Order: sequence, then C-alpha cells, then structure tokens
Amino acid sequence: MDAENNNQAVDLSTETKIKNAARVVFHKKGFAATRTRDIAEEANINLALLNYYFRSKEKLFDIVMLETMQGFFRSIADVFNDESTSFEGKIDVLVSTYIDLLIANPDIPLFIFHELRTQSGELIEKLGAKQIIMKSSFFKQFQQRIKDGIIPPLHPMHFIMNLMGMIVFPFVVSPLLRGIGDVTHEQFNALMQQRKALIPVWMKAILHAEIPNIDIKS
Amino acid sequence: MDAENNNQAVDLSTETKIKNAARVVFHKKGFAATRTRDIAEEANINLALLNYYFRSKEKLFDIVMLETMQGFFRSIADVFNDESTSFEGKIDVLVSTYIDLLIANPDIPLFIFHELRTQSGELIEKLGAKQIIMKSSFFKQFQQRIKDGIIPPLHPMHFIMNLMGMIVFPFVVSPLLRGIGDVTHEQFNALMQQRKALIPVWMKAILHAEIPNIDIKS
DNA sequence: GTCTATAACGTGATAGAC
DNA sequence: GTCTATCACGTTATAGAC
Repeated sequence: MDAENNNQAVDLSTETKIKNAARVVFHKKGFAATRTRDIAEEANINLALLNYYFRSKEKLFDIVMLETMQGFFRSIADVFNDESTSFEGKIDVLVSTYIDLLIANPDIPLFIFHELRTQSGELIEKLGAKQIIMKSSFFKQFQQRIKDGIIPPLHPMHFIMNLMGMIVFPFVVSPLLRGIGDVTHEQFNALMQQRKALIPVWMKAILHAEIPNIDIKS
Repeated sequence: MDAENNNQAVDLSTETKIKNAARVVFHKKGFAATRTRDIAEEANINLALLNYYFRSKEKLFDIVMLETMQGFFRSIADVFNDESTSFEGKIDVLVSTYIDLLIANPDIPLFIFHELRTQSGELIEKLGAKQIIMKSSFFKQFQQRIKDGIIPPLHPMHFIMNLMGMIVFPFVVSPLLRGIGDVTHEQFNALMQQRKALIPVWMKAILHAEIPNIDIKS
C-alpha cells in the first residue's frame, strides 16, 4: 500500500526518479536553497548518480525549470488559442484549469515568479510567451469587444493581471489564510473550488464596470 | 551630487549601513542566494564588520525580515483600524498606500511570500496578523454589510484575496509585462498609477456582483 | 571599530572499486 | 549503473594586529 504513495517507489528509471525528485525540491526551495543531497534523498538514490546522469546541479535545474515553464505556458496557450470557444468560455476554462493545476502544484507560482525575476528577459522570449498572449484568439476577441464598445478601452494587461491575480494570488498567500483565517488545508481547497464559479462572475463585473474619467492613454 | 544617491554614502553609523545594505540584498535575492560578501560590498564596509555587529548572517537576516514584515503589516493595520473612514474609504486608502509602497519597494512581495512559506506559522502569530485583520474596523464594517444584505454572504477571505491580489500581483509578474506587453518601467508605473483609481471601482463591482447558486457554507 | 589573514565548515563534484 | 570515499572550492565566521 505504501509502495504506491509516490513515484519514487514505483519502477521508474533512475534518471526519471532524479528528475521528479529535483522538480519537487526545486519548486519548494528554489535553486540556491536546495542541496544536491536533498534531491538524492528525495529520489532515494545515491548522490553520485545525480552527477552521473545530469553532470551538474545547474544543468539539472535548467532542465526542470524549462519543463515547468513550458508546461505552464503551453496550457495557457491551449486555452487562449482554442478557436471553438467564446471569450467568456475561455475565461471559464482558464479559471477551472488553473485552479485544478494549482491545487495539485501549489509551489509552482512562487517558483515561476522568482525565476522570471532572476533570469533575464530571454527566458520569456524562449518560451514564446509574447506570441502566446498577444496573438491569441482570446486577445483578438478581447480587442474586438473594446472596438464594439462592450469593454472600456483600458490597457489589456489590466484585465489579464486581474484575472491571473484572482486565480493565482490565493495560492501564493495560502500560509497567511491558515494563520489569519483559521482556514485548514481542506477548507482552503473548498474555497478554491468555489472560486471556479465566482471568478468568472467577478471578472465579467470588472470588465463591464463603469470606469472613472482617468487618463487612459496606454 | 553622487553623494546623495544612496544612504551608504551619507554619514550613517556602520551598523545602519550594514542593515540597510542587507535589506536591499536579502529582498532581492533571498537568504540562501545572498552571500555576506554581497552585503559587505553593497554597504561599502569590510566583511568582518558584519559579524562584529550582527554575529551571523542568519541573525542579520532575522532582524531584517522581522522589520520588513512588521512594517508591512503595521501599515495595513493603520488603514484597517482607522475608525474615521468608511468601508469604501479604507479601500481607496489601502490601494493608494500600497501601490506607492510597492512602486518604491517592488521586491518586497516575493520576499514576504517566500518567507511566509518557509517560516512556520509562529511568525504569523508573532506579527499579530490575525488580530490586525479579523478584529479590525474594516472587517467589522465588512460583516455589517453582509448582515445588511448589501454584500453576498461569501467567506470574507475571498474579497481580501481579490483586493490584495489586484494590488500586489502586477508587481510580482512585472518582468512578464515587460516581456509580453513591451511595457517599459515607466509605462508600468503609469499603469499602476491608473490602478489607484481603477481597483476601487472594480472592487465595488466585485462586492456587489450577483453570485451564482453555489455552495456557500464555510 | 576596523582591517588582513586564516580557520572551520558545508556543498558540488569526481575517482575508483564493484 | 551504482556505490563509498574523498577532493576541491566557496563561503561563513573568527583570530589577532592596528
């Protein structure tokens, strides 16, 4: 029964075991704070094998980080570029998809944010993040709605930030919720499930809110 | 003229120079990734002086971290407990105060979030964060509005997360905005200035949005 | 209080037996 | 491929002169 608890116990190749363990530890502690010994222990392998398969801690980290980033942005791209869904439909799917993803991997956001600050801008280029967002079906639908006067002519990033913020932010501050609001882990996940239905509603309220007379040039 | 650029050049005590430098470097790189040499260099002092004044890297970090946390939560407490302002007024002040704070110190959010995950729950207790939020005038005004039927009876944390997320999240992902939206540093700050007026409007739209029939217990 | 030199330690990486 | 033992290096911390 305890053999099924984690993938280290199952019959995976040593290389895969190391990479999986590295992903867990790097996500949780970041590059600088993790020791190669931590990864070896998590993977139940000998320390020397890490260097045998991946040459160095840094090379292993680069592989894990790129995979994580690509996975994250690819799943955004899939939703944003689905030509068959409406603007509102994309919001629903995005919210639901990402809340599930973050419940399963709550350490990912801080990991990504930290790397985005640390790494230079070429990482973002390498990921093609710009094309994913700015040339997406979602973005076009968005701009059409501004042109039609359905949505106020604010910088699109305002709404992207609001949407992603409402999805991701709770996971970043979840320790605070436990400490401040006496919210258990299970209650937290229940709140996140609620938000699958709530965020789309809130997002529509934000999109159509009457905006004050401010300077709206870019 | 260049003597006024930073506080290291002015006539501060060595102890203060070290602490200021430590704050800058720790905020930017976190505990594990900063070397005491980095701090010494930033402070323009000899490496040995760091240990002379603060005993160890860890003790210096603890001092800096606690000060940062206390400063952050204290400024929230000041707004939340101001009996002279209305519910809406508190939102306005909170948004404006924090956007200014974050423009001046964009590294603070990730630093705090990372520490909240790393440190145990006793840090949150030590900060009195629970009392600051749950017993605040803001929170009482909030619950009164639920009782009056002005606001739907959702868990208060939903709205706190939405509000703080809209304020803080852009600063956490600012590198992405530069990479994706071709937003310069100045344009970013201009967008944040806009948000001082926009977030209160959006927040009110969220607060009064008709919510769907979901399970709202807990 | 401030410096130089160095000790003490932790960690990444490798050599070499099996 | 996998292990034990160990090296090589960077970093924290301190000793001791000034």
